[in-house]
Amino acid sequence: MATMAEVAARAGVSTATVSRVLAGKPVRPDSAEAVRAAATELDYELDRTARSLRRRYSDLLALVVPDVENPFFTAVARGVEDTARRAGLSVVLCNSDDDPDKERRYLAIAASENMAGAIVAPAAGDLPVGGLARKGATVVVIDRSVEADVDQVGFDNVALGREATRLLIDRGCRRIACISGPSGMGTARDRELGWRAALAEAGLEVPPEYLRHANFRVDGGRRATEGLLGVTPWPEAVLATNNMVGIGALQALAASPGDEPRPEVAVIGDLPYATTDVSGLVQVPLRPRELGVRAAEMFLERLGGFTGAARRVVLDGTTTGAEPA
Amino acid sequence: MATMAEVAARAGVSTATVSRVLAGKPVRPDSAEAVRAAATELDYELDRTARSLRRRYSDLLALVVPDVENPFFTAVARGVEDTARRAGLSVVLCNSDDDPDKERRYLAIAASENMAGAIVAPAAGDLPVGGLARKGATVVVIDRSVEADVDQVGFDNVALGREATRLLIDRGCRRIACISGPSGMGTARDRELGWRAALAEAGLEVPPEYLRHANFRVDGGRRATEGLLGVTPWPEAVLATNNMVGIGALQALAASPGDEPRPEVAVIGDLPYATTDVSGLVQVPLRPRELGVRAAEMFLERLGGFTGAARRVVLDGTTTGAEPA
DNA sequence: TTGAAAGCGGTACCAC
DNA sequence: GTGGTACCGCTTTCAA
Repeated sequence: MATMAEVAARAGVSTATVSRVLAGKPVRPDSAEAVRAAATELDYELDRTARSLRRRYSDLLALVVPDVENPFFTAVARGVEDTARRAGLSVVLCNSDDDPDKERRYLAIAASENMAGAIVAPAAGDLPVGGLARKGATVVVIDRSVEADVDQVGFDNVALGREATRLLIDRGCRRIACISGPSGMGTARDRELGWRAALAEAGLEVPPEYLRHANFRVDGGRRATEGLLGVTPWPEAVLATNNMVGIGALQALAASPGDEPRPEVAVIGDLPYATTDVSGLVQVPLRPRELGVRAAEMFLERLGGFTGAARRVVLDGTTTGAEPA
Repeated sequence: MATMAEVAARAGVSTATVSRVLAGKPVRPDSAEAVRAAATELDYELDRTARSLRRRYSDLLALVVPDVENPFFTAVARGVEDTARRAGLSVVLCNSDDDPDKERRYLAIAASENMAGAIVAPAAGDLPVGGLARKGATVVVIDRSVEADVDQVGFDNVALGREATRLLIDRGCRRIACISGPSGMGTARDRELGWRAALAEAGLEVPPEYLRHANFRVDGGRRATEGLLGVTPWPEAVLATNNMVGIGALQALAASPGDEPRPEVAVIGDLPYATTDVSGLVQVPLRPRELGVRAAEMFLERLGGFTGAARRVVLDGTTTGAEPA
């Protein structure tokens, strides 16, 4: 690989000038032309490693998600990527597996690689952004919220849970079960609170066995649903508090024998890969791509110099905290 | 952030010694201890940018896939990631969107970032690995094959198409349609060839309208299936040549009105997010995770110094070319 | 075993 | 507008 010095020599200018040309800074047209020609002839390719070392940051943005296999997060990734690309940033997608250690490792790497920053859907409540913070890198938290003083974008999960439950009630369901997520996961807890609230508002009561905690994956939803089918009286409806759990619930129902009336299913989230017509389901879609876009925009604003207080954006809802400059 | 020089000063040694300690090279125990202590106290974190500049390669591996939203490729990513991590490599997941330009861009970045190399599911027939090759970086091609002289891992797509079709024939289907991929995509063409071969072997003939070309996404499969439902006589079975197309086909059938006998569906690939019981479908599973694992292993072998001829590995099948050292 | 020092390939400041 | 050059933080000879 040719180096900048070689390009400079060939073009009869200094490396400083080459650097300027590449950066689009003012340079006499003829030397700019000479540089470009030399670069082409030599097949020159800038070494980003050297650049990041000197500049103290690279054009890489780490996106850390708890599960790359969840279509929700791949859709988020699309949104982030499309937005970041326009600003010349490339996205490094990292899978934390909901494991705080892995998450910490990836964030440490992001810091160590001098990445521009990270967009993180945190695995645990506390976010180990120490390294990034020390380097002054940008951090945006998505989906789940944290205490830390950083920009955050997410949903109003209580409202989501309440809305889904209300829709079920509107359909005439009264015995409504809820499959929540792991205890300790804020989004799950909030959606569950919304469910409780909607039940309370409608004056409905349900047995405690109607609340199940599942991991937020397909198998969790399946097992929880199987469990619910064993409860007497059967629930008339099941609220799946995320997409994967919803898939599991539908699979469990599809596999369960008999012609008894089956519970209705409501899903918070989208089912892009459903193999049935899901238009009959109660669904509360989430727009994950928009989540990614919004997060990336906030990220870019920070990169562009915005220094206001940490913002909390609730998608399809209110924004609290400082507005973008 | 503390630098290595600061750690060295605090430990009363030179940066060379600090570097050695961090690399696990032989150093007197007491100075090693001093270095570790100083590093901890200062919260020292190695700067990988500087390291890669000096070493001429980083611990990053680019995985370039045509569609991150396809569960097939996220499963591949899992396999790659799990395997690479054990060797201390982090995986940068890049979405080429089946666009050769994007692909080229990502590969150029990988080269420019001095990444260890790339594992690529190529968008087009020719693979623009120029930069990586020049730098001596490792390249492994997966899923689709290319002319280039690089390690490759994939499936025997003709066999897959043939097997799926045979299974349909065994079920008594005779009029079997095929939804293939974009013309020009080798994997699609081969699976389609397998379909033809199986039909021929069984002495079956089908009208030309039974072959459809779709993009390899859900909407493509849906539209193609809708088209097939308009053909007289209706096909008794539809072979979906990839997972997304299979989902689309199932969606189209689920949405189509009427009680007419519906075509059977065979799918090459897996349907992890199906919302129905798919055990009744004809399925030819693909083990994408294994594909990723195998590719990463080959990658690591090269990194470890293996210099034999380019290998072509066919999963669940034969291996041609040199064996790993 | 260890330290001094020369880079790796850019960027950016400073003087012209 | 341009060139000289110090420097980013680490790795790796080379000598001691």
